[in-house]
Amino acid sequence: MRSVSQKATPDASRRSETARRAILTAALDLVGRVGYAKLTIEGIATAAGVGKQTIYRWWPSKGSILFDAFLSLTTDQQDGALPDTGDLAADLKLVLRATVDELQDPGFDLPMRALHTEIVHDPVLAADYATRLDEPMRELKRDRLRAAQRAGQMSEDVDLDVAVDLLFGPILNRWVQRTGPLTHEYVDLVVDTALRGLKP
Amino acid sequence: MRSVSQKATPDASRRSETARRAILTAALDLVGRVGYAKLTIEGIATAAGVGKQTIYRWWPSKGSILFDAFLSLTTDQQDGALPDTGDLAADLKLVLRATVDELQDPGFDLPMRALHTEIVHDPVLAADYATRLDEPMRELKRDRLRAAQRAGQMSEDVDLDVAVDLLFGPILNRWVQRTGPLTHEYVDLVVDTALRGLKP
Amino acid sequence: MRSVSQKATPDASRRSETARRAILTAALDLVGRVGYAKLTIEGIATAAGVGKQTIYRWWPSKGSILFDAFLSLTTDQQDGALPDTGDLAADLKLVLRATVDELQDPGFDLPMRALHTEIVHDPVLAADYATRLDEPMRELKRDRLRAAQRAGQMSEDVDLDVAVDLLFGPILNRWVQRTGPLTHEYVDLVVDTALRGLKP
Amino acid sequence: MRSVSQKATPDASRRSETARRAILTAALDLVGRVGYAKLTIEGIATAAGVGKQTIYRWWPSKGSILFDAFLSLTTDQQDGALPDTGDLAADLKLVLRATVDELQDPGFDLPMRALHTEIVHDPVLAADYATRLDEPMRELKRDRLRAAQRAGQMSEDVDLDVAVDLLFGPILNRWVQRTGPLTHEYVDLVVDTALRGLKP
DNA sequence: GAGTAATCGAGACGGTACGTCTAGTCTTCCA
DNA sequence: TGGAAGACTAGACGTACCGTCTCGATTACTC
Repeated sequence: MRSVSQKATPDASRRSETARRAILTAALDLVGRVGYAKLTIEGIATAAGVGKQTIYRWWPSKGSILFDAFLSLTTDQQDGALPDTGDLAADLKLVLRATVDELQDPGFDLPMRALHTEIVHDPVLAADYATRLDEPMRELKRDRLRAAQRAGQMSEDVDLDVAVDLLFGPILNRWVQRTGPLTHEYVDLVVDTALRGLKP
Repeated sequence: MRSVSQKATPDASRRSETARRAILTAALDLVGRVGYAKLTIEGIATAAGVGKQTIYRWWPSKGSILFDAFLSLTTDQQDGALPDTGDLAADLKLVLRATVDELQDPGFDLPMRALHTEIVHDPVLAADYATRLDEPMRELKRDRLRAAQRAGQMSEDVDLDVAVDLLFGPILNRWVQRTGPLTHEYVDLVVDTALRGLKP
Repeated sequence: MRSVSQKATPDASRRSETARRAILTAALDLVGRVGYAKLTIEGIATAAGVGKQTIYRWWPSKGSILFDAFLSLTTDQQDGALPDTGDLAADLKLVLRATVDELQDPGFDLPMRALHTEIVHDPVLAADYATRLDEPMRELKRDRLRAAQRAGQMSEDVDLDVAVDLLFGPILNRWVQRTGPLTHEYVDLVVDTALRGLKP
Repeated sequence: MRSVSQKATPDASRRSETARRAILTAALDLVGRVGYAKLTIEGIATAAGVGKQTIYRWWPSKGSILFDAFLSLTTDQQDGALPDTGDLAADLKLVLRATVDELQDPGFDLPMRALHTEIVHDPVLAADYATRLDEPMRELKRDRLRAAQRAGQMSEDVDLDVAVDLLFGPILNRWVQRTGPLTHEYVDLVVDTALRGLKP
């Protein structure tokens, strides 16, 4: 796996994999322990036992470190595909309940919020996020919905991206803005109501 | 209007209204001109022609300044109520189109993103935001939906908060994550699809 | 007793003697407890239970407060005249030993050093010091030496100011620069050697 | 030449000699132009084109900067030894007249007073001053007086330190306290009178 | 294998901003 | 009106990080 974006100069073949991993691990560890606001490059370097220059050589911004760190966190648990038991509502509820559980695990919540902050202000990072993290996940979701369409459980004329947004948008928004509790009940309500609009 | 949170000590009755307004104006102006990342308390103080201590005396964090600044921005344009022409879909599209237009106006987008960032990391501020900004707006939205229920245009058994989330969540989420363009067409699609699920 | 120098405006007849005394006492107390470097007008005002303005109204500088405070410290113990037992050397040793003892008493040493610092940099204060504190003392010293001249114990052609400087200068200088210990032995040596040059 | 005192941590071998010299020069320049009271570390850093941290890294206090600055000022003009023409009085007058001239040159007077102020309040600095500046000079003075003893112009039983204090103490004291003008006549009087006490 | 070129840990550098502290002024209310 | 209280503008304090830089010491390719 390669870093988000990198200067042309350094010869990547010589890159120390040890240092790279130490930096990403330290970044994740620190963002969980001291929080995003107090996460500093200097702190990451020290915690990783690495010179500051080694970080600046390979990453253009704090956000890109977080991105790579996050990437290394999620790619380990690549599911492959969403469950398909034939019961669309049940499958979606399963996935979304797992999502809110994850979002409430501090080890995932804090880095995710940190990355989120960077994305909000950095369009380049946002694009990278969209391409490398969001889009693959979104494709899996669309796949599942496409299957539902083929099974006659979902209207054919629904835009799949809108459908995904309708299902996941409310939950993510509630997570971000903390406008209410992220319970399984809420997930179920959203899925049921949204599906009523998606059914044929 | 009172500030977000304030230390017990200072005597608020002696507070300089001139300084307060200058600070909020300068904060809004600066966040729009230099961006959130380069927004500094020192910069706000200088731009407002105010001593740093005056800021630290009355606001506990940069986020709370932004909050107050944002509050002073929105309370000027209090709508009172959402439009009600009898056509729910049209009314919602009108409101949401206005929302996305606003979210794409740099003078609103940048401060909003800045405030957003603070909210993501500061639960206290998030609670304040929920109470003082989000909830009043949400109440207006619920009112319009309640009227639709009474007019038989919306199912009676729908949770109004879930309905609001279903309509606004996808849009806000796309704004935050920049996962796609915020067009009027997208708004219309979301409204139409969501309403299908909300109809009786 | 009046303050060192004062603005023309305030009507001194209305001045609160209570506040004045509280300020001078607090100044002396604080300079002894926290040291000169950390002596602040604000601190004096708080310790004296007095508004800052009351200080600024009546004293032009921190040095002038110290001066007045010091004045109130020394005028209580006005001796009147130096001892005259007929034995010039013994009398001088007595006075100078008392002086070095005083200079080594923290309650006197610290305020004295503080005042000293102000004098070094403020010619106006230096002049005031010379006139109101140094000169009266110097006059007493000259008196004693004049008596010695009359008694034939000291040469008639010696400049009395030079004589005083010769006797007190070395001791004060050693106190200021801490170039050596201020012992009674040192005092005796200085007196004996200096007197050899002053004798007829 | 090394700085007054330095933290154990920083690696002195990496110290920038350019920055060090710029800081000392700026300190001397500023103390002469704006005076000691308005001499700030921030000002020195700016004038020297140096980061504040570079100053704080190598000097523990403003006084120690002044000390080093002063040291760099005086070591350039190392005399080696006091003049010895055989005429003790004339030689001393020459030296002391030069001293008072120097003390009245603003380029020397102001930094000297500034350093003096720090010494009065900082025993550590005072010790450093005594060892590195005062003692070497004093040794030269003692040398000259020792030569005078060998030449039979000065009593053998006089403590040389007391003799030095008797000659220089009055002058320095008058400089510090401004109790009178520092003229060549005064110098001559002090030398003549003191020498009367020091002769065999 | 020796030479060489780039990365590595380390940390000093010129800067900027932090949050605190004090200066000296101004305003309000009390006695 | 003087005094207690304390908010105000201004700006220095000493600290923390930024991103750049230079320094040997590995370390991995090239010849």
